[in-house]
Amino acid sequence: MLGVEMYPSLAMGPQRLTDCCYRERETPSHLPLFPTTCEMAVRAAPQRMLAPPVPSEVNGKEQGTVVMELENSSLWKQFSSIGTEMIITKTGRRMFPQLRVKLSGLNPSLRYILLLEVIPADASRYRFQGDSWQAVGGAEARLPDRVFIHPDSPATGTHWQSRTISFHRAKLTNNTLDTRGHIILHSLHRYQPRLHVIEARDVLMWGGGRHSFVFPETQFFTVTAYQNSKITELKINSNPFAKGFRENGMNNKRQREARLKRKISCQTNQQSEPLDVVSCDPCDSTELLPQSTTDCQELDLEDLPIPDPVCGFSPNARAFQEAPVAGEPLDLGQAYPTPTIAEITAPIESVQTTPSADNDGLIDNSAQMILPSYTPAFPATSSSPSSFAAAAPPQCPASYPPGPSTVSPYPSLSAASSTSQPSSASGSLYPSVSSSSYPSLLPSPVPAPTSSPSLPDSSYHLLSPSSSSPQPQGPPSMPSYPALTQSDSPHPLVSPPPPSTYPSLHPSVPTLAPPSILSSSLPPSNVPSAANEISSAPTSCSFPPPNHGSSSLPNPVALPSITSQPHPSIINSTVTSSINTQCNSLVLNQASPTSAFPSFPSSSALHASHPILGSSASYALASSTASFPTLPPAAPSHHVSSVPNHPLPPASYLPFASPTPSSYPSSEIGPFPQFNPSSPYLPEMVHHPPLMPALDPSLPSCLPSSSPASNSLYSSFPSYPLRICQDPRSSFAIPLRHIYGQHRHGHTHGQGTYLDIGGRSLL
DNA sequence: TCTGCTTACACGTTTGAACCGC
DNA sequence: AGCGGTTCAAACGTGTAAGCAG
Repeated sequence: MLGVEMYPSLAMGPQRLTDCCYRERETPSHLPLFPTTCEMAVRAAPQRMLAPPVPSEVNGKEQGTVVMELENSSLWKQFSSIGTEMIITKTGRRMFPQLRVKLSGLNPSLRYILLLEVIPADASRYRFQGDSWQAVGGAEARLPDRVFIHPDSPATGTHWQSRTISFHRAKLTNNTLDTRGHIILHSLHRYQPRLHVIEARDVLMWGGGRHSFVFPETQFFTVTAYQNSKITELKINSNPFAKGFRENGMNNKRQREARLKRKISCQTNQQSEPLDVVSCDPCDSTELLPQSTTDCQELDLEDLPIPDPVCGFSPNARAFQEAPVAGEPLDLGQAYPTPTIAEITAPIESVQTTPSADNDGLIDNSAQMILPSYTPAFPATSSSPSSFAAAAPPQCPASYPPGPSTVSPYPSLSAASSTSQPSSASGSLYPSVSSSSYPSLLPSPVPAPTSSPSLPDSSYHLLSPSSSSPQPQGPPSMPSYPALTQSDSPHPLVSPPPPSTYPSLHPSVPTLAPPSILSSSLPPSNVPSAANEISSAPTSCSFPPPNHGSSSLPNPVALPSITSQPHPSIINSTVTSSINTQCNSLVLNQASPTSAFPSFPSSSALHASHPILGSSASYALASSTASFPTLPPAAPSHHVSSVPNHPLPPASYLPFASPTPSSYPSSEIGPFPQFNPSSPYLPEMVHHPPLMPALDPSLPSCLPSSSPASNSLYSSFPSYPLRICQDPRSSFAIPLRHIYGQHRHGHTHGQGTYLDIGGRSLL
């Protein structure tokens, strides 16, 4: 049995408290507080509703892997290099940059539902101090999980693959009582958007294969007011809606000051100095500052397909993927000056405070955008679409280019792309990988904390539940995550590294991890009877059993537990969906530690009923474990050369089974590896620069006491299983209502590839 | 006093209705 | 009547700053 004693991380419970309470309010009174309705539904649903006929299986041939490409990844990376901040307001604020992706590898005839989920990146609360984000304490109670469903959902694979998919209409709010369906987040917390592609034969027939994608560069801090002026400038220069605040806009600082002066002068009947007024005249500023200088294209980003294309607001702008022309270097180098080792390791803070950055000619807008700190991780490769090897066996050494010659920020992927992955539009390509084909690379313990983890930023594989056999074709995916290690801690949220490992919380610390690979495991056919009993009531539905009643995936129960494995190898997530015919509400629940809730029933009860705390079998149903291949202990943190050669791990390392008891047993999205600035940067070592500051080592560890610090070389990225449930209460019906409703805001963008997302307002 | 949040504000963009001509 | 293009205004999105609360 698990308990707080065994897993201190459960102390993070407060995060779940709200969630649970919220669910409690949302669930029928007759239902036990815990597990939630969704959880129970999830457990009960699998056999009947979630039989996911894998496309590949259906077609009798290898379907290939689902690949998601973040189109505006370059823009995201720019923000990430500074420390992306997202404004959240009571009424809801859109995200900028927006999530724009392209999908490939889908079965053209199958229908899919696309979901956007925002999950906590860690269990800390942050504060912006000294030009950097510092963890100042524990995260607040977790808020109700909500997802943004793309209005086109469900749509066929052909539909999704024929256009750019934008989630720009998704709104973030800090209003915990929000009734508009916006994604509720805490201010001053760090979050990670996660996208899900779920097979759905019908709006009500969810299930089947699920693919989850995480783009580390999309991590962001939530704020109610921008903390970092660099972010403000970057947003102003990138967001069309903020044009008014640009140098040549009417709402820029000088104009505002001028207006203020005039106002004051009028109020006081005093004449303002003519020169001041004149100098503040809009015309003056506009003339002095050529329009071009205010455009992102002119701000050292001219070669980047931003801002307009990225923003997707400009009707005249080319689709992002169209922007880069073959042979035409995207020249990210401008945005990301060729980094030197020092630059890479240098804390962003220094960069930000560097006179060159602040006072140079860069200045005018664009200067702020040039952030070398991030460059290393994303070399000019952006120019060439960074394609990530499609699900491929992790054994191809070729995918792990050793030489510095590798231009792609994702070396391994580069190789992969050349071989099996057609180059796609610029952007990060994250192919999905069958979970089975993505076994843990190294059972061995994680390297010493002192060794800086080299993140193989190469290919980002998404583990697909659909395929149980290794992908025959494609570059090896394993090498791409040599240094990535998943904390064995059951609590993915926080695995504070030793101080030596995480000397600084600086955003500049290279910690960028490749998009987490998520493997979703199909619900096991043999669900524990107890679980079924518990969940039977709320999840009863009239849905016909799936074509494939049982998943092809190994039975979770039969699979060996990876609990003891310090190196989670794969992000394994199980998607379960249950449908309540009574309402169309869709609730995305995340596994929550029950022990954290003081009001919870006795721990024993929780353990008995909760998949996480309960039996491994039940856990396997709804939990997903994220894992990245761990770096061999002996291997230098920055050296991953040996990793690529790792043979496929034995089947025993398959992530599916791991009923690892944990507060966040479920899917652990790959940890964001921490980069040790002190470690030498080797050219062959491809790092994802730190998108966000590393966790504060000084903070109390949430890791289970049993977990040695050495195992948590990298701060693990919290991931939760995507649980799509239907809540009996209407208040949570927004998502499905949205689905049923039509795209009120749908429109065809000029490019034709722009998908408009209907609002989630109540219909 | 400090920090963080809310709100009003001004500006620019988006959107769709209205209008016009063919 | 139908279609396509243009115009215009309301709605919406944005960052800022003042004010408020803890």
